[in-house]
Amino acid sequence: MILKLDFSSEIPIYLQIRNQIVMGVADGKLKPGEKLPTIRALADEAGVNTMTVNKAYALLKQEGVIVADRRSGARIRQQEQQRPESGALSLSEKTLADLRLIIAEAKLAGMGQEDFLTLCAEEFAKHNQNGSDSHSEDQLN
Amino acid sequence: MILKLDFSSEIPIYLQIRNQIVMGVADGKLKPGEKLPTIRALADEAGVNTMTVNKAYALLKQEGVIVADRRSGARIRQQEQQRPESGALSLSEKTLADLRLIIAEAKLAGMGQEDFLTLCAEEFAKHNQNGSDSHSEDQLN
Amino acid sequence: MILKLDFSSEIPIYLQIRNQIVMGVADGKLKPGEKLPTIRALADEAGVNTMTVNKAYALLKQEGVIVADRRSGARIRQQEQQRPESGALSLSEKTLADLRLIIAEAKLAGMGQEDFLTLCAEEFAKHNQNGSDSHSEDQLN
Amino acid sequence: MILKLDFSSEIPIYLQIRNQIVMGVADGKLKPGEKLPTIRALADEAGVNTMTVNKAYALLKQEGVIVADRRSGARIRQQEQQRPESGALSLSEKTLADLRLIIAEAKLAGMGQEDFLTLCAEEFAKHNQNGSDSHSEDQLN
DNA sequence: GTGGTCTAGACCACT
DNA sequence: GTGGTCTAGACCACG
Repeated sequence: MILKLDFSSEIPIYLQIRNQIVMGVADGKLKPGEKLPTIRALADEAGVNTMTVNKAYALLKQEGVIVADRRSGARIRQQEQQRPESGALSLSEKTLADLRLIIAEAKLAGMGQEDFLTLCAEEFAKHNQNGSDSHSEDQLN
Repeated sequence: MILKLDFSSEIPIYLQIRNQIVMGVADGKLKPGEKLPTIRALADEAGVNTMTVNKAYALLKQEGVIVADRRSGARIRQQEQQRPESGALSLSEKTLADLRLIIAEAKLAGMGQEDFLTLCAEEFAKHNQNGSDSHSEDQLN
Repeated sequence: MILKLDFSSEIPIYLQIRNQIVMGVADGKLKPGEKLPTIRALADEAGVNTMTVNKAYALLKQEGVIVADRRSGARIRQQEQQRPESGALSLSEKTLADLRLIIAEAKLAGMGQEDFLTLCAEEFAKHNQNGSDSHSEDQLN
Repeated sequence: MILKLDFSSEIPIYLQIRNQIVMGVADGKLKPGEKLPTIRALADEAGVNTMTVNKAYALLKQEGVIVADRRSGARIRQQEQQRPESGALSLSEKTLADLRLIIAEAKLAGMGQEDFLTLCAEEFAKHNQNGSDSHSEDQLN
């Protein structure tokens, strides 16, 4: 789990941490049940305050992405116990609003629907294969 | 030009204004060359301070979405004088990062690539027809 | 005398007019004694208010670039009756400050002294020859 | 960081602040990575409102001259992360236009190309030495 | 009347 | 304590 933080970004650090963990899970770099570093370890490694990491973990817990394991820090939530609020295959209202804004920006940049869908397909597929590291045939397991 | 502002949102008001104008242009509700309300008028209508609208307009101007006509108020930029920084058919690095995050959220919500592309296509097409004139195609339904 | 005005520029229109006349004189496109269009004619041609052109002419008069000819509108000042305030070969304090700022910008852009002087020489020489239109040998007259 | 502001100048205060910081960086008085005073501190010291300093800092940030470190205050940008928009060794279109106007003014003031280049060289070199350390070469005179 | 600028004071999220 | 945001007033240059 290597975090790349931009301290001059407009995005709060705790959100950057949260976002990168979310993307790590989506890309398969972080697998269900996998143990996350402790708050202090991650804070030290990233050079930020423990409060900041704490905030990111709390947010992820509230969103149902991770679970606090009591004995051994936090873990990525197992698939079966999916996120509670997501009834079935839909994005949150906020995420949908974000998507609409991105589509608007794409239109202003001169992109047509074809262009945009191609871009989305590329980005969606980009990190689908690399679940582990060296041997990328996990989908056969 | 009717703005819907959420004063309790985490998104700054000036950004909400900016976003809605961007989406208005993308949807064709605001046409190139069309005159925007004056800062004061919009501020009054929306119940916010002129400085807030001022900031939104300044941002849009900097992004090349609108131009300040100096003699009258602000206008939507004509397409011939396109946005300077956007070379051609690509999203800004920030927008692309936002898109990647949304894709990650979609994956966590259990959406597959098909689901996501369908959603994107729907949203992209949603406001494509209206904007050509005052009487849209909806009345045919 | 064809003016190119940018109504969305941050520079006031009257200043744009003044600047272009100054550059016209410096480039030799406007010669000493040459008659300038009337305020109304220039205003009509440029599509601006007569007040605006009036302001530009007043500024140029005050700076000693043009003289009001009483009978026939304004004319470019003759060389012998040079600008009063410029004692000898120096820029105004304001212009010097502008130059210093430009030099600072050039340094930030990574230019060295050689680069900058080369650029200045190019720009200085650029419009030196074309005093009239077709026959560029005027310096022999 | 001592600012000299002219409150009766036509140049907005926030621009005066921005310009002096740009010139400070160019002259080496402000070094890459150096911490700038906080918005409040600078506002107090200069006797202006925090919003005014805020605007200057926002402009400098947008131009890539400084970065907001999020944890501490603002810092002069390191050279490795150079200004994004400036490809290499060229001035912005606006700065170039300013330079052309200055050259025109110089010609009207009776300066030849030699005179002007000499002046530019002097101004360019003026602050080149100091900035390497606290004790400059002047003490050798 | 327009946008641009500024002030004095305030609140909030982030660290 | 930091920057970011917002308000309610105000003045000014410009056209």
